Amino acid sequence: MSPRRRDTEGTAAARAERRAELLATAAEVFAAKGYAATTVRQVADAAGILGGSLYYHFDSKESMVDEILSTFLNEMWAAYDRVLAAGLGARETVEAIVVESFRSIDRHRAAVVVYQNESRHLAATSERFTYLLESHRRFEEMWMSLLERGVREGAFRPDLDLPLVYRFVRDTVWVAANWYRPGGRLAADDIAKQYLAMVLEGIQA
Amino acid sequence: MSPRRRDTEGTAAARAERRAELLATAAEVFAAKGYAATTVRQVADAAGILGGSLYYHFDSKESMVDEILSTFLNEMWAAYDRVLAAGLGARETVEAIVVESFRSIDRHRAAVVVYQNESRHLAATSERFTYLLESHRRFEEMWMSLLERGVREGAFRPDLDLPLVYRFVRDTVWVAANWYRPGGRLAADDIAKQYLAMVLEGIQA
DNA sequence: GATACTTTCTAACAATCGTTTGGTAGAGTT
DNA sequence: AACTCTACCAAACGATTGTTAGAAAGTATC
Repeated sequence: MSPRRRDTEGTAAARAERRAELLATAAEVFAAKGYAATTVRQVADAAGILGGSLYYHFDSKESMVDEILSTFLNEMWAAYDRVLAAGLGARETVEAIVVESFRSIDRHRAAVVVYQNESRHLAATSERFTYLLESHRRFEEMWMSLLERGVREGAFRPDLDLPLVYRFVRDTVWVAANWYRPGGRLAADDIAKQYLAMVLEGIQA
Repeated sequence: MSPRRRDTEGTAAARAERRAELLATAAEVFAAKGYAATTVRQVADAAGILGGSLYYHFDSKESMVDEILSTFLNEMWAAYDRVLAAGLGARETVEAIVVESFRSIDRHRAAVVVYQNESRHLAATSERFTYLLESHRRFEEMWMSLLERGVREGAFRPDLDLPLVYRFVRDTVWVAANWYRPGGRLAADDIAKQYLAMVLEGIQA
């Protein structure tokens, strides 16, 4: 590892870190005001620099959301895949997936909000966001086969409409990102526990 | 009722009808592409007229969303108030509120989507949208007292975190607007029934 | 202390936005 | 047939948008 090599690595790492910083603040602003309603000058303001300076780090406003969303989705699916590969029963898998989802919200709150609010519009306006639809498709596939397996294993009620249950579970897990604040009254794992109690056992006495 | 009077009433009614038509198409476009990302020219296109022509009917783009959202909220709260005034038990009231919510989604799908996606941003940018926060407050008040009463009456489990249950129920009812299509496989009342079965009894066998 | 490189600023750009103005086609009234 | 009113069109407006180019400040290297 030559000095020269370490230099380029050092500056490359510093540059990546700065990118991550800027993306984090961009995600916060996008989540708070909406992607389309947010100007690059507002993002730059929040980061303490001027609008044009963002273009030293990023190609465009679009590539900022792109990186925000793809980073989040990659990490989330990595966690999901670990759970799915563990070979658990359907019910245990559902529990683990829900826990991982709330941990994802805990780590990427702003990105989740942006994903929820903007992914549909983004996928409709540009080819570069088709991976959002692909992720959506994987989501449906995962949940549907999980629910079907759960019914076969006798873990879930057989009298419910599964596509409806799927949408119900999928949506309710992620909307929590809209009110969740890290460091609040309840930790992510506590919320997951309560959420699972509601979905699995219901709220009636 | 003089002829003169009937004339003005006739043209006033025709004007109101045209407004309603335009607001319906505007709501669809806002729901599909997001309010901020939608241009008034796109709304006008969908209505078959030119951008500037919208300003014969409306003061501004802002007043269009305003009218879309306030119309929806007024009708929804009227339905809610009828239920709340019926003097039912907590569980029966919850069931009736959920049914009314899905009927609201059935009638005002686009408006509900806009309300869900944009109300937070709108309330933050202009004083005229403070009624959205007020509605939000009423929502929380209604659900929390309903849930507390349900626990006292022995209808709901006492071991759950009620603020969490509130957010859970509130969100899950409305997110359905994102995928629901009138005239689809399931009618609004069927969805309400299945939804109540999930929330009250849970999905486990 | 000169040099090279990184990061930000300054200042503008073309495009697009919501909105306004003045005109016009057409239906209804007299 | 002249007039009025309604609903729209045609064309532009200033402001703001995302984006770019070149200069300048800051930092590290020798």
